[in-house]
Amino acid sequence: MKQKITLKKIAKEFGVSISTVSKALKDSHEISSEVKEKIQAFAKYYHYKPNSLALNLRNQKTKTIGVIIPEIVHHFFTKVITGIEKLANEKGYNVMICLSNESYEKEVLNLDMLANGVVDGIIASVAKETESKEDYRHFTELINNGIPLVMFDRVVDEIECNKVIADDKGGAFLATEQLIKNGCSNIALVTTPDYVTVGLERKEGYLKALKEFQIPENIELIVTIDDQKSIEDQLSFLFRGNNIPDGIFAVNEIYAATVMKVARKFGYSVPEDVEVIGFTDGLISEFTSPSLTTVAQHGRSMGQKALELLLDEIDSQEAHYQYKTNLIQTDLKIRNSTKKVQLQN
Amino acid sequence: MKQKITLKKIAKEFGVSISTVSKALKDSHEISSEVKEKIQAFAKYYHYKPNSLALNLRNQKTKTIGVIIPEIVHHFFTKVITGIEKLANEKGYNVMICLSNESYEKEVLNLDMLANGVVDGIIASVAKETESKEDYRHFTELINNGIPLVMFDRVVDEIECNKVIADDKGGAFLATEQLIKNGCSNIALVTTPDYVTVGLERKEGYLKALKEFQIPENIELIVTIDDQKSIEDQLSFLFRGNNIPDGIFAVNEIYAATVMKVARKFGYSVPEDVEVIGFTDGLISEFTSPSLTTVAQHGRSMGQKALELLLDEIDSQEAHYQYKTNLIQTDLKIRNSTKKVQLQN
DNA sequence: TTTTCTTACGAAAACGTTAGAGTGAATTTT
DNA sequence: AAAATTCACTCTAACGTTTTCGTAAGAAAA
Repeated sequence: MKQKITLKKIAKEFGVSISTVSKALKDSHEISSEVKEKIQAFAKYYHYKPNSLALNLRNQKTKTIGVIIPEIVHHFFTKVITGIEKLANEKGYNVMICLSNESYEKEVLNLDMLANGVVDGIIASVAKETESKEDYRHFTELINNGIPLVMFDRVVDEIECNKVIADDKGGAFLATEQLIKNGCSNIALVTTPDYVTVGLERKEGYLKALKEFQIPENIELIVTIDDQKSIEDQLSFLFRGNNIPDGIFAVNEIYAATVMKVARKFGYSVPEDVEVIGFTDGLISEFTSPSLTTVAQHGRSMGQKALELLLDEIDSQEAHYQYKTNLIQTDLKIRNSTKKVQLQN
Repeated sequence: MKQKITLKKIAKEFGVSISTVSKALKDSHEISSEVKEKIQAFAKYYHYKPNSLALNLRNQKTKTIGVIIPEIVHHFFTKVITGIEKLANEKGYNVMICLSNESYEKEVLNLDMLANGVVDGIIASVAKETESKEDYRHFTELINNGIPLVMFDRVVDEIECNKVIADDKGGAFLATEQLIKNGCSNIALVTTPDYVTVGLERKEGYLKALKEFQIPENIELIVTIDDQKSIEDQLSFLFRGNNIPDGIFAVNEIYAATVMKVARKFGYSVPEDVEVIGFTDGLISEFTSPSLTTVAQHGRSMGQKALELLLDEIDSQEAHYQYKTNLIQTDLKIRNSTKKVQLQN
């Protein structure tokens, strides 16, 4: 194993001081060109690179940013990461990814670890468990410690920091509106428990659309999925009564894809009998049959924007930095789970 | 912004030396219990945590491992990461993820960056571009610098290091064999260019099965996909001639899902007219219709095994460490894109 | 009483780097 | 010739921690 080359070793080699070497490599005018040249040549030959750990310690920064996400096996989050990573690389930052696995405890642990000087700032989307516990002290403490934080997608109102969210309500409205304009009047919603903020937002968008088009809301058409149990079973009852929905809006891809599966099982065809719209950036939508009309979330843009805000805060010298909340537009990606109706606008 | 609390500050508070504080917090017997108690109480109250950067520098290790993957928007890789991350957390390691985006240059950059003391070891899957260039000097240099490296999935034979690979050939054999036993005799292969090692392995498994069952191989049934062009277009010709395949084995999920889409477009139904098997751990397979029979790769196990090997090497003191190559078994996950034939074994 | 041994702490080096302050010698200015 | 300036370096502190070594004071042993 080749020993790492350091300033000290180079200094010894030439019988000069460490600072001379350091300055020579920085092309300082304090050093004679003769000495500079030989030192630089030597350093180049041995691939000298300043030790990052030493620089981190000295500069009190790591040029690394931490990302905490609930799940990585999730297309939306990987899209966000792609956005973060790309910009980070351009700006010379590394990305450290931590998974909370939707667990409060692990989120706290991750935050704790990252806060300890490992990263210059953090981008996070909060775990479902944390949302249900409503305990956000770990985030507050982070901010008190002066570590820049940007929340994305699943954000919490009580925390003051930069935020990036998708226009969940708007997207849900768009989807529901589309179903209505396509002629649906008995529109079901498949959603998450209310503590999942994005689910709640999307439900509100759905309700808003119903109201605007004067369709009475019907509790029986709102299915709240418990992820612990079989999704298919929970969806079955939608197709059992004598009031089968003609349109279904699902707040994520899995729910939407599953709903189509169940509909087919009950002998209904999509989109002829039931139209379905999902909410996602996911891959599945393209490959279901029929392919799934969805509300696109633009995960990459979210990631990129989140990092922009973070770097903005990191670089900011202002005593009273003004936090921003950035809304990423969502829009409909029409595929084949909805009818191709000529809309007269 | 609350100032970070350090040993120095605690020392000042009590008018003792830094070393006393350090020792007190470590419960050293050299310090009187009286002093220890008050220092510990104080430290606890102010949430003292040793600064990671300083520890990194002093210990010459970071308790962080780097992972370089070609793509994160890819279910297989996220599974691997999940496996790595879980074990890493148990062992007190952090995970730093870098994306090469299949680019040689970015892979070199990432490696360079990680090599500089940022991580204690690296787990990598090589970029397609690197595979096609066959230039692996950046990996060699890494090893020369004494940084433990584990390659997974897309590994390179020339590099001596720990490796974890899926039994690609075996899995492909299994898939092809299944098709044959189901009665297919005109079996197509949809694969990547040969420089993608895993693609090549899978092709070999396919060929081996054909040979073993004495089915002549037919060049016309082997489609090599160029990812730059439309996948659908490249697959169309399979269904145009008068020699339509009755079985198709695709080396990944997207190809398999697309093949089904194209088959349907040409009026063939799966699995009645054509049976299809993919190779993946992906999510899509469950939601296509019919759902896709696949060769499961066990990404999580790969990730976990890769980290095990890495930690093994990191912890190893031996001058001549013996590298291992670990083969992760693959197996068939039968869904509905293949016929349910009663096999008489 | 002198020597040895504990006890309880402090000093210093080390990890690798940077940057400001210092220094002796040569050169220029007055 | 004395004073000031420039040159080309070196020294030192600092980032925060750990750990080995040193040492003063008091206790125990001789």
